[in-house]
Amino acid sequence: MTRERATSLKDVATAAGVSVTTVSRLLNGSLELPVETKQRIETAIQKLNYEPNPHARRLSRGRSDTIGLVVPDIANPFFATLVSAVEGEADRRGLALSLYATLNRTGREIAYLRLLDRNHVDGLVFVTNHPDDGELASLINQTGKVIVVDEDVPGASVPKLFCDNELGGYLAGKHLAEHGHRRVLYIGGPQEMISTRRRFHGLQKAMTERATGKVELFRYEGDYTAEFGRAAAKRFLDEGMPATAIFASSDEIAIGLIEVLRAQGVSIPEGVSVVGFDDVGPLHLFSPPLTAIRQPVRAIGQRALALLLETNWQQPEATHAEELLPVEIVVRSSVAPPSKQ
Amino acid sequence: MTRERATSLKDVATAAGVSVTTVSRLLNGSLELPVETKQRIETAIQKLNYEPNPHARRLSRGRSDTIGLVVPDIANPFFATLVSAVEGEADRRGLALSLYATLNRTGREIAYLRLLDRNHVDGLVFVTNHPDDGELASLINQTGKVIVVDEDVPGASVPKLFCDNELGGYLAGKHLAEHGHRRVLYIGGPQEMISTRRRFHGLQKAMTERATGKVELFRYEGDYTAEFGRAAAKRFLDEGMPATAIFASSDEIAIGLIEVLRAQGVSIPEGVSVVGFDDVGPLHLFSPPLTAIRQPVRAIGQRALALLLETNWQQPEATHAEELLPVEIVVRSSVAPPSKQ
DNA sequence: GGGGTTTAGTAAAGCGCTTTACTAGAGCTG
DNA sequence: CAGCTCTAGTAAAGCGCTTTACTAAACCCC
Repeated sequence: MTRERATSLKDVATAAGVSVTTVSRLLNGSLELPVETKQRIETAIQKLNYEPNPHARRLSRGRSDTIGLVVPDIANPFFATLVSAVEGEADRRGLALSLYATLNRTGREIAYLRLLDRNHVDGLVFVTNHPDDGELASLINQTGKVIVVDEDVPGASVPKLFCDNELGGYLAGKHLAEHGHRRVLYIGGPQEMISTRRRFHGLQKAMTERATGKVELFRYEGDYTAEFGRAAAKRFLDEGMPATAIFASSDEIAIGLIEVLRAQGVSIPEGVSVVGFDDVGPLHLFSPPLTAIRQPVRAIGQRALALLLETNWQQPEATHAEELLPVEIVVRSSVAPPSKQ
Repeated sequence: MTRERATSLKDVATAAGVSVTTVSRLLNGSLELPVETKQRIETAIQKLNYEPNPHARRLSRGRSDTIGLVVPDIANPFFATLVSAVEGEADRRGLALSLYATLNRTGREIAYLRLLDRNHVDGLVFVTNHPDDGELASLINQTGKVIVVDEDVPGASVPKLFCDNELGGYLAGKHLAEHGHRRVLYIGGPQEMISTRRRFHGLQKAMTERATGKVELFRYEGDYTAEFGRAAAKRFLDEGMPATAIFASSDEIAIGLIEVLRAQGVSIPEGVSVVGFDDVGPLHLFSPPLTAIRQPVRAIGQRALALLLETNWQQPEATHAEELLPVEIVVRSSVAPPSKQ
């Protein structure tokens, strides 16, 4: 329990009767040694239970072998799964992970971006989910070694990785159109956000292409939260349920929405059909099991790390790519043909 | 984008025409300076956009201002919420958080514990959820500065923080007894684990005290996973549904259980009543909304960090206490009186 | 047996900061 | 004006490691 001074390279060197350099170079593989000496050193390491001091090593090497992950909120299952995937991939590659939650406060995002400057971390996987006034983008550009994930930061010239939001919207729209819906409510995130715009665009495209009769699309936009889902549901009811189907663009929105609809006695899918987005929670156990667009969350996390490590940061054009990962629709029981009325 | 050498203390010192010591001491508040000099230094810092190099600082100070959090699986909503709470509390206190997922591999847990040795982190919040053969406990004891959370590591002489598992079991049992159940199945985690034993004990106590008629308790024990929940459900059905109520000791178990029961056409609560444990997922939207024991997950995370920082680590180990945080029962619609049959 | 090559290492600088111990000079006091 | 105190700093060691450049000794070859 008492923490005596930890054993250092020097202790090992002394114990093995060699110089610090020798041990260090052996450990780093930049020195061949006769087995006998090697063994002596290794024995000393064992006996003294030596482990290199990471701070000294980082200072000396000028890198931290740590990557940073900035997310809006870790408790949100979508981000939690993303964190899990990034952590797993980082560990697999021998990197540590520093985790930062912004809770959508701009000050935080900026502070965390600055970490990179001081090689606190070697790179950053950055997830935001609110609009940027340009400050973030310019900071990202002058910082480098950032991958923007899940939601765009317009103007940032770094690699970006999103799910195929438009495809998601399209799949939802297609599914609804095929069930005969033509009046659909879209409940999206903040309207400046590219994710919500693309999802709506996909929905619109599918409905236009596939629905029979005059297509009517309604659009409520707020946050990707259960709270906004509840508010949207109330508004929908207040407005006399103008649509026969709802496309909720996050699990949280869907949760809030369903809470209120259920409380108000609107049954799903008889009263109104619902399609969700994300599909990371246990939507299959909901009442009814919820049809949703599934994001490849783990794949996004893994790919983000790969991008961070494999991008050639010297090469300007390499840093402008936007990569989309496909989504799929998971059909359950929350969509039915609109009731005649 | 190009990363020129970051500005160091020396650059600031030169720019301000003072020595490195002066700047350092000013920054650390161990030196009073005339406003004029102070301003000169501060201007230089601004202009050069200086930020201290964390690795140098840590090396020099001998501490990292970082705490480590080891959890079995980040994607699990329970742990995700815990991570979120610990991160928030760490940030509030100006500490960084390093996150490690063990995925229940013993080697990993041990490797992460060793991080502490090298003052990689200043302290560790440690969550495991599988039995220990004593190796972990002894490593924890020789490491110090560890808080064991959520699940016990028997033999570890460090502060421990759990939810009141026995109370949880008791509340579940009481609720079931009050609805007239006397034959109850307990689906728990690994039987060596203290959490599952205490929950069962609480259940038993409540049933014995409160149920009318002969109490029959069944006990399946496996992992806290949806998979085990499914297996347990199958076994329950295979054995001809010997109980009228089930107490599932994690959200995941409950999810797996409900999946199978529902697929087999057993309705809840008519066919069988169910009480869950944890209540971090959207159980209120399940079909039916699930009655569950709620863990104070965020409070656990916050308290864990407080314990880590406020414990007097000099004091003899034996005095480290075990602390319990209360749980509550959230009554929804998955419990009904047993059907006459 | 002189020169080259290989083997088996090592010395020392440097990473960027903190911290302890110290000092030059100004101002004050009796 | 000698001696003291106070102000405004500074020099230098040290944290523990990496890395570059170097060397002493042994070996080999003609």
